[in-house]
Amino acid sequence: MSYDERRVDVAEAVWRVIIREGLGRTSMRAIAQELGASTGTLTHHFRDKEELTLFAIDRLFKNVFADMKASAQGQQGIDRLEQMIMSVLPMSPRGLSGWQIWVAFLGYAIGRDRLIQEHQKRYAMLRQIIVQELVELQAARVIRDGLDLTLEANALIALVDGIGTGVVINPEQFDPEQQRYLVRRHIQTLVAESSARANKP
Amino acid sequence: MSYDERRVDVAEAVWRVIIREGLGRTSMRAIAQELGASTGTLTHHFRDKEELTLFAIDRLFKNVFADMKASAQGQQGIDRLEQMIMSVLPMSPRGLSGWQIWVAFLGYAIGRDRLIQEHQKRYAMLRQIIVQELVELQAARVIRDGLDLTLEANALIALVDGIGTGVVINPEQFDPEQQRYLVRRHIQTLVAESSARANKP
DNA sequence: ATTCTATTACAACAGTTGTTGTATTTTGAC
DNA sequence: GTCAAAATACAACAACTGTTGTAATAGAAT
Repeated sequence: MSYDERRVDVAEAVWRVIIREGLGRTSMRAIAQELGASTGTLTHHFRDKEELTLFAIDRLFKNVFADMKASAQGQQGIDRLEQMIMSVLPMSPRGLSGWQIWVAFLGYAIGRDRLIQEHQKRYAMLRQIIVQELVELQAARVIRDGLDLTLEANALIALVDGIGTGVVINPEQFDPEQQRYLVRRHIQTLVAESSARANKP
Repeated sequence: MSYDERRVDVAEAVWRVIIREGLGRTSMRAIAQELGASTGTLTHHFRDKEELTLFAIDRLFKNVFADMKASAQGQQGIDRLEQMIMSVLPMSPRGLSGWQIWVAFLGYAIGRDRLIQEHQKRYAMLRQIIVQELVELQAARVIRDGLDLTLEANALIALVDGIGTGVVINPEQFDPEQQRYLVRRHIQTLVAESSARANKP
């Protein structure tokens, strides 16, 4: 197993410990135990705990981007945007795990300017991706003119964040059908009048 | 100063430390220093750190309920629901602080079943309040029939949570006008056809 | 003024934390 | 098989944690 692969193993061990024990109790020893190794393995692959933590959250986010990209493949129009949004929603147990880790990191970043800045960068990337999708939908006359696309991208991200945190607090709060319904309804708000009826035959 | 008032002082010191240092670095000694007292004061008013922490988050939530109730006073119809929702949004620096603490606590609860259950109870209360509002609006034929009011209450909470987390990550992401716009647009989705146009003259 | 109680201060405790340094083991190329 | 390098284990460290117990102080009631 290569150096980089081992780092990924460590990151995934971090995720599991966070979900089971919480970030506050995610110590070097706990991570090592979860990995089935010693702390020496951790310090050999990461300079310190901060680097390890940053890597773990970065991996999680890269997975999100990869999922979004994969779910967009071959899709077009409104469906494409819908699929991308829904790919990051907590519809499966695996999706829930990701959100638990995400919420834990977000709370952990409060009071730590360095981590908040990292989150800002990641949300900026996310926003940029969605704005790009909205621009193309607007050019294709699928969604209305006169929309503030940056605001609309932020609103979509907020919708996703809201559903995500809701499910973290109570996993049965939104079932997959309801999540899909809310996303569709929100996106429908943006659709141009002319094509609005064409989309619900 | 009475016993209970002192407990509130302690809770507010906890809030300040959380915002400045993060929940992970909110130790008994840090809280005492922020309060301008010693740890003895803390242990005298609270059995242990858990009770202290629970009290601090409970106070925060009671404030939220009080703000919602106050903002509903004298209001009726759609405006009443709008005001209640907007009263919990991070429109002011004080509102932002509350959301920072809230997000910190939420992340801290991951992996701690006890705290997650507390959050579930609080969200259940919030949902109940909003469902009640929706029931009355529906009875008054202001919002459509055939709506799943529990789902709609959860959706409104999700909207608020999404905006809140967004502002925590980037305080300039949603200015007050945009927050109001998004809330109004969401609520407008629920309004009955007959009164939809009556509301935008 | 005295006495009793509530409040506060402070030191000491056992436990846990991240980090470091030193061994030991494993791996891979020749 | 040899040997150098990478990977791992483990103990020791200083710093910090929540909690406890004891002593000092302040306030109020009589």
